[in-house]
Amino acid sequence: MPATADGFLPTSSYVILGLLSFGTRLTGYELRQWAEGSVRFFWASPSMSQIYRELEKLEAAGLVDAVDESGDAERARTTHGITVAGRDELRRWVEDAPYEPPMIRHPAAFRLFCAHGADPAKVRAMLEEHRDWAASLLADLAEVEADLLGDERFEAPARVATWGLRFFGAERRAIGQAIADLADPDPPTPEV
Amino acid sequence: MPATADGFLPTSSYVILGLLSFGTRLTGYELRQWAEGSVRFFWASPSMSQIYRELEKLEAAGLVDAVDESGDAERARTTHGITVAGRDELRRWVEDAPYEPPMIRHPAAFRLFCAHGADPAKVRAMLEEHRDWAASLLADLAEVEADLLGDERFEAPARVATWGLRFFGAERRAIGQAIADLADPDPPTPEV
DNA sequence: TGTAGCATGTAAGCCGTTACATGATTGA
DNA sequence: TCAATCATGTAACGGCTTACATGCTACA
Repeated sequence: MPATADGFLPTSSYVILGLLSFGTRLTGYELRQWAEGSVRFFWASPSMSQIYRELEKLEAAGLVDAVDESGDAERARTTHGITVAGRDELRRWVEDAPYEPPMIRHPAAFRLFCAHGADPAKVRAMLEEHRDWAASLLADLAEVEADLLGDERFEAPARVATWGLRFFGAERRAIGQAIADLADPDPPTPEV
Repeated sequence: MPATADGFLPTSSYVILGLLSFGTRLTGYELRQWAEGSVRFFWASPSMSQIYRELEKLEAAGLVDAVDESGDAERARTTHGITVAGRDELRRWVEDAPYEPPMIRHPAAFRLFCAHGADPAKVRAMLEEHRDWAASLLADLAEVEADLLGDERFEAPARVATWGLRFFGAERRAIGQAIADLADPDPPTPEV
């Protein structure tokens, strides 16, 4: 059953299990939406086709169950829930998986890294676009946090949202400073 | 030549071109080391085999050249440099590539997200391991920044290092607060 | 003498994406 | 009636990793 060498499933599997662990039965489509509204802030939310394949695999392993809820309607609708074995596997991962550092792919930072010789105006525009992205993400995340706070069921996700707000808040501030530093000639602002 | 739909190469190609753009001729092995010492802070530094395949591809496209510097020695040694076409392609990417947001894979945050029902002591230990990782990364990055500052050739990378120090500094602080919040019962600290 | 580092590759395979394909339902 | 959304998949492919394989060189 375990796919990877360390005896745990690929993390994408735990993304599905994690979302289902809050108790609501979900279709593949809904899983995608839930992922977009939460997981995407600290994990790439998987594509639809990825989700369906993951669900099949997890069901075959007995970690997830599937129920056809199409009813009379023509429209197909299969909801998925987490099984006891699924909960056990998720908890095992949360508690005992070997630590893995975050992996960041930051095109904007890397483009700045290569910016010598490039048109400063274009570099600046790129950074501004990134700052806007960060601002919009922060707004989304603040909304998510507001929804989570207060509901005891969502205590853990709320902690992550709070963490994310600090994290991305710092990113927005840092990128603002980087843009300012670009404008001023030499002196990179001190204060770390 | 362009591999992806938007007319640009995959970002890994620009990682190689970016490192070579500072002017030093490098072997595949050395490219790996340079990547570990700089790019890895904001991009997954590619594996050796990836680097060699990338170099082959870039050479075939005329963006990189290769010179056998084995000399008399038995030991194979091929250095690579960036061509004029390579510089043009890199600058084109820095200036005109469509904006892409950062992609973060943050296992620690995601495990906290799923932490309801898990042993709090184990969750805490996991977060502490993450905090230590962040601290050690910060130390490495501070060293890198110190090396870069002062050399005009490395102005752009120095800006990124400064940015990274702010960014990861915030991460370390945020994780410290998350750990503290776990200890205190309910009240998630305010101040965003 | 032997271990760590230098140096280069091949093969297999997973993970995940995009593109393609299909059709029902809801609301403007 | 038309578009957006709901809902589910298949096929092909690209990118990147791990594991495997090889051998030299410097140093302790």
